[in-house]
Amino acid sequence: MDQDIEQRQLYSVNQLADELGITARAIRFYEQSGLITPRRAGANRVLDRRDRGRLMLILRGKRLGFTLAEIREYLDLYEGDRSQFRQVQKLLDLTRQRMAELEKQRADLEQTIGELRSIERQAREALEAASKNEPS
Amino acid sequence: MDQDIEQRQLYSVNQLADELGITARAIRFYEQSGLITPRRAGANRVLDRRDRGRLMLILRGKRLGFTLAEIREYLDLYEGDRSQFRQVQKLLDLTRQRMAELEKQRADLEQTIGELRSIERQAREALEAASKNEPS
DNA sequence: AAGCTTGTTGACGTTAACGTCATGTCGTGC
DNA sequence: GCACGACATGACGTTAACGTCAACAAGCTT
Repeated sequence: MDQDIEQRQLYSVNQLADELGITARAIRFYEQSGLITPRRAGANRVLDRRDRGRLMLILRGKRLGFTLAEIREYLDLYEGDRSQFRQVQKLLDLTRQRMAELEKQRADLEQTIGELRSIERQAREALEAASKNEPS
Repeated sequence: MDQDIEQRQLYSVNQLADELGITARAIRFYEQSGLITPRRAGANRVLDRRDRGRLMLILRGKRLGFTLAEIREYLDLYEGDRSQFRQVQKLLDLTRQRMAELEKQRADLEQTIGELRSIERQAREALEAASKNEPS
C-alpha cells in the first residue's frame, strides 16, 4: 500500500548520521531525549523518512539557537492532537509565542547583517585605496 | 571636554545588569572572558556608555546563537586596527564568513516562521469552526 | 561602634549536549 | 567456528556559560 511505497527508504543510525552530518551518538541521544522514536529490527534502530524529517527539523532548530527541550515543544506542534479544544488553544499559544521570538530574532539578524555589510564596505574601500597608493 | 559630556553616564555592575536584564555575575564573567574592560573606582567596577554598548552587542550575539568566543571575534571587528593590510584582509574575511552564516540562518528563520504561520492559521480555523458548531 | 548595603574575589556546583571509552551482541564471509 | 564489522548499552568525561556560596572590604547610617 501507500505506506509501503512512501516509507520504503530505511536507514541505519550511521547511514543517516552521515547523510545529515552528525554522529550516531547524537541520534541515539535525540531518541533518549524523546525527540524521535525510531523502530527496531531486533536491537538495531531502523530509521525511516519520518525520522529523517524530524531530525532535519531538529538540526534547523539548533541552528536557530533553540535548546532540545524547546525543539521538542516545536515538534509537538506538528503532531499534537488537533481535535480537542484545549489542545488547539495551547497549540495556538505556543505557536504565537514562538513566532514572536523568531521575529525578534529576525530583527536582530537584519540589523547585524546590515552592520556587517557596512564593515565589509569600509574594509573593501580601505583595501582599494591602499592598492591605488601602493601599486605593487 | 566632549568625552566628559559623552561619558557622564556611569553604572555599577548591578545597575547595568538590572537595566539589561542580566546578572552582575554575568557581567563579571564577560569581563573575565575579555569581552569588556570596565574601569575601576578602587575595587569597584565602573561601567560607562561604551561598556553598555558592548554588552548590548554581546546580548544580541547570544540571541543569534553565537558563543562568547565568536562574539569576541565579532566585537574585535569593530575595533580592530584598520590601518594595516593584513588586519583589514582578515577583517574582510571574517565579516564575509559571518555574513554567510547569518544569511543561512535567515533562510532557516523565514522557513520556520512560514511554517508556524501555517500552523497558526490551521489552529485558528479549527477553533472558529468549533465555535460555529457549538455556540455555547 | 554596629549594622546594613553593595560591592569584591575565589572556589565549587550545575545544565545541556553530546564525545569517548569499555564491553557485549549479532549476522556474515571465509 | 571464528574473525570482523556494525550495532547496542552503560558509564564517565567535557565544554560553555553562568549560578551559588563563603568570606571579606568599603561606605553610609543610626
